[in-house]
Amino acid sequence: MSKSDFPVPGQTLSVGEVAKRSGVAVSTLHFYETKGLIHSLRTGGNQRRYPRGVLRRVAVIKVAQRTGIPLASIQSALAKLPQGRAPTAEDWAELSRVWRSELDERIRRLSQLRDQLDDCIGCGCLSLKTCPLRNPQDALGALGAGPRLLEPGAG
Amino acid sequence: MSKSDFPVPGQTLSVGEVAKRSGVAVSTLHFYETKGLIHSLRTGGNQRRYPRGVLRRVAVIKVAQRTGIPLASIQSALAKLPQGRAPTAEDWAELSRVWRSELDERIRRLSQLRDQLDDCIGCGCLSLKTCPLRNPQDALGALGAGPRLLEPGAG
DNA sequence: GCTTGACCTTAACTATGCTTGAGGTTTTAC
DNA sequence: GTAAAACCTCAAGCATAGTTAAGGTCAAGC
Repeated sequence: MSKSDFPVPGQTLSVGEVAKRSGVAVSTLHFYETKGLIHSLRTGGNQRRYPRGVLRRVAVIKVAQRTGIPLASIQSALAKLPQGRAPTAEDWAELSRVWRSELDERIRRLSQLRDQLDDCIGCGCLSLKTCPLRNPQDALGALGAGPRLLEPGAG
Repeated sequence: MSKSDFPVPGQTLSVGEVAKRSGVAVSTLHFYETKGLIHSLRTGGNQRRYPRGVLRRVAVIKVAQRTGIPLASIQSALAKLPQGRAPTAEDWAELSRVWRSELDERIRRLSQLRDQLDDCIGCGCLSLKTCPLRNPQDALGALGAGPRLLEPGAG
């Protein structure tokens, strides 16, 4: 018995194979693993072997990222998938529904910002006290682009 | 003549005053200055004094940031404002127009992503080769959220 | 049986957008 | 005229999302 056939070869993927098929770099897969986004088995020689399901998982991660969701949130969402069995189409659809509504919210806020920017183009009022863009408290809130974009209580 | 009245007091603002009025931290103003987003005069004692226009400038920076534009881009946009005179309302409106169209583009891409996510909710197909979300080459492109979200030529 | 390519780990580096701390100076207020 | 508040610079630190490099091991082809 060779050392390496513990995680059944042919049914599992090496990190290089996953990288090629999923389009993400090997280093990224390592990184995702340290963040708990994906998991692997190891061969006797300590090499990673992934179940095929990892491809869908990586695909889902990339889609979620494109919607603007940070990796940490993606991780906790994925952690809520049923343990012990491979996720079903409905499991993924459920996740998609949650993310879809977050995406909706992002789009809503950006559209609001756009409309107000429209109003301001005419008047150049960008720094006047009355300009809605200057007073983001009303309905806009932070857009989550970075650590604390705007002071909550800056009077 | 005291050392400090070189940049006319009452007509200029200290960094603390700008912080209070604009709602951004003093450290942030320092940071913006190192990045060339704002500029200051110095008193004889080496303290910053800002022309009042800095308030509008900071306001504009914050608005631009909320639309998702990185500071470096904001800097180069601001650098194109006419030198030698204070920017007019039309100058700011011109900037707003440019940013408005970038914001438009962002919204367009996110909406497209949302629609496709809708399609996928029904089928749970997120990792199938035929799923549009898996093949972002078509019309979606990178969303600029981070360094290289997707491999351009990953076959 | 040995060379080469793929893999391993750990640490450090990139970029963005700031904040925090240390150690020292200036201004302001009394 | 002195104490406190505000300011200064420079360096390091934090968070996010990775990449790159160094130094070594594993596996596969010939």
